[in-house]
Amino acid sequence: MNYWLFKSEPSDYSFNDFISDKETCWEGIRNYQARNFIRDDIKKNDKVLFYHSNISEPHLIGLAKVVREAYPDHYSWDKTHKYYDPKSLPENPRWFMVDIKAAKKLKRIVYLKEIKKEPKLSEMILLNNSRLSIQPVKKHEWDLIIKMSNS
DNA sequence: GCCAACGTTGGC
DNA sequence: GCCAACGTTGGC
Repeated sequence: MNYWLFKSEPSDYSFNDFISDKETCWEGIRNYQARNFIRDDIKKNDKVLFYHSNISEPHLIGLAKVVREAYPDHYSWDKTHKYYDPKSLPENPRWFMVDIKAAKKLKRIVYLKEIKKEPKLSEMILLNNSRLSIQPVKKHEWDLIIKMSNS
């Protein structure tokens, strides 16, 4: 089983929105590195940390679980949709998505500034490639973040 | 709102 | 295949 971090801007889709939906498809990924993780590496039952980005105090807020592996992002075929991409065709889809199910809120929010202070987390992609919206998390990083959220 | 970092596009 | 121009992300 693998661990992941998914970013979302809360003004677009917050963890509370996710909780009320219970389950969601993660559409709109239009970056090849993130696409490759979705298409090739994210597996059913993998665990996901839900991150709120592009706000004054970015933070991790909740947990989720992968419930459906990669399938084509059909929004990329919908001319009326903001995620439309004329280069993605049903017979040769360019973009993919997975479904995730909300698990629970962290007992305590873990802020980016706390993660930055923790030497053991200094190699997280979150700190080193701030633009990647889907990223793998190492088990020791995951465990420490969970521990931080419980203290 | 600014802007650095980075990815993508397209002319050559 | 290079690289300048442009667009986007996301911390601050």
